[in-house]
Amino acid sequence: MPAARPASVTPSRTGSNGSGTDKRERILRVAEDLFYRHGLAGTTMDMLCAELGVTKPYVYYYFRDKHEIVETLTRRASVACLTTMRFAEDDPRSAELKLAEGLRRWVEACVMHFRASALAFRVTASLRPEFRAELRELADDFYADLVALMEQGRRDGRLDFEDAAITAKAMGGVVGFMYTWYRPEGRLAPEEVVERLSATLRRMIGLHPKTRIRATPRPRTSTRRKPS
Amino acid sequence: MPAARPASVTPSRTGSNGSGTDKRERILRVAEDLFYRHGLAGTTMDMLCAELGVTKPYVYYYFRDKHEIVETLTRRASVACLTTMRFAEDDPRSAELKLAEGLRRWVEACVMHFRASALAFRVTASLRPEFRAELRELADDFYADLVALMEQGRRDGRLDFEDAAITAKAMGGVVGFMYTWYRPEGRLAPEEVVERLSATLRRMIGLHPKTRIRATPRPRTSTRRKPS
DNA sequence: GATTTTTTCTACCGTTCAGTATAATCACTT
DNA sequence: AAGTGATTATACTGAACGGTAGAAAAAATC
Repeated sequence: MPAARPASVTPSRTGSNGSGTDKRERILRVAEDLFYRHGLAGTTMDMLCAELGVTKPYVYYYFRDKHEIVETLTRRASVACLTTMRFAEDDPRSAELKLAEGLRRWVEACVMHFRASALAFRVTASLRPEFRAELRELADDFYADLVALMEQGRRDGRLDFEDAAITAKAMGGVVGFMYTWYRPEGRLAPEEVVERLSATLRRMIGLHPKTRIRATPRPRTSTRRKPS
Repeated sequence: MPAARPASVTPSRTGSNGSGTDKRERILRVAEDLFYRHGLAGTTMDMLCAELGVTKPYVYYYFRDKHEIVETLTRRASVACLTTMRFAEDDPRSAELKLAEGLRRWVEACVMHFRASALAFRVTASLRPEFRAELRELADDFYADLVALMEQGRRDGRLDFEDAAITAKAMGGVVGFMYTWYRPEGRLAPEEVVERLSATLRRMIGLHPKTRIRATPRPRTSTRRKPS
């Protein structure tokens, strides 16, 4: 009877050094990098262990299987990127302003999680159906929110674009595809990239520079995201 | 000493039925579909054989290994999509007009090859380094052509955008990401999608609808693409 | 119609790799 | 200092899967 794996809820700090959560996180960090560099199929558990300087049972103590690692990474990044268009129901700002902020948050999240984002887009075909459905729903909700804001902004006479659904998908491509060219050590600093990409997105919906908001606006309400 | 595999140059028509090239093409077609649906790692050679109704040596008679199939598919789609911004040196049209045509061709090619395009973007990490370099060069050349046209158009005072490189990558995202949402049997007919996406791209560089060109312009010169 | 060449099959191999059985060790409690 | 649970290692296993040897069958050639 092997000991129960530590639940994600504070697995009672481990013995040696660093809490169990720390070790889990370290495994995830290293795995994310390896998956990004060699692909999922190209990364064996042995490689992961070697890179970590541990043996397999160490990893399998913290994760049930390779899949759980992939899912954790993928879910985390997906949630971070695809909940950026949620606003409190009582947020009094205009659709236009919310969109400007949401777009920036979206780009920011995608830049931050570009490695896991690469993973997510590359492995879809080999994910468990239920998990794929979960991601699918997340994405669908995101696009629904995005399209709703876009259309509200257009009704307000502040935005200009043709087909909302297609334009939304096109914007999705702009940020979703970033992992193919963005490199943290590249020509532009991350903030620069965020700034320019956000500007590109705004232009795509006719939200022009003059309307540009502050980089990190202080929301009137304390809640920045819908609770659930 | 096994018989030499038929070269791609007319493998001297086979015996049974259909030329060797036909059979090769059929294998490629079926493989493309399977790879698209199940991913590269998720598609075993046995699955491919089952789907084709043949046995493994059949496939291995026409292809050295799984990799050769992947490379053939990937190269074909990449070339189709990434040579769309080439124009004859003596093409007298304005950068603006060339761009409009090039963008449309680009979107068209990507819609047509969306399955293989999905493959290409997903498997990069597991490709032979030399082949990856080959694709890389193709893409670099493409973006160089695209950026050059964009900047010429801007100098002509006909276009408007901020950072050319970033904008080009953003446009790449729009079309490159299509494989994640485009489905031939979807809401919009393929031509509709091409039309709307092209429009989106044009808008991204300030090439506005009033400037829209004919769907398939008759070029003055007969050569549509650079010879080599 | 015999011979050669091309095409396809049956049956198998060798490797890689995710995952595990089992036990040793460590840190802390009592 | 003995016990208890958490943690890490050694050394396997089992199976999937890419690929192949060698022969049979089918066409083509002479």
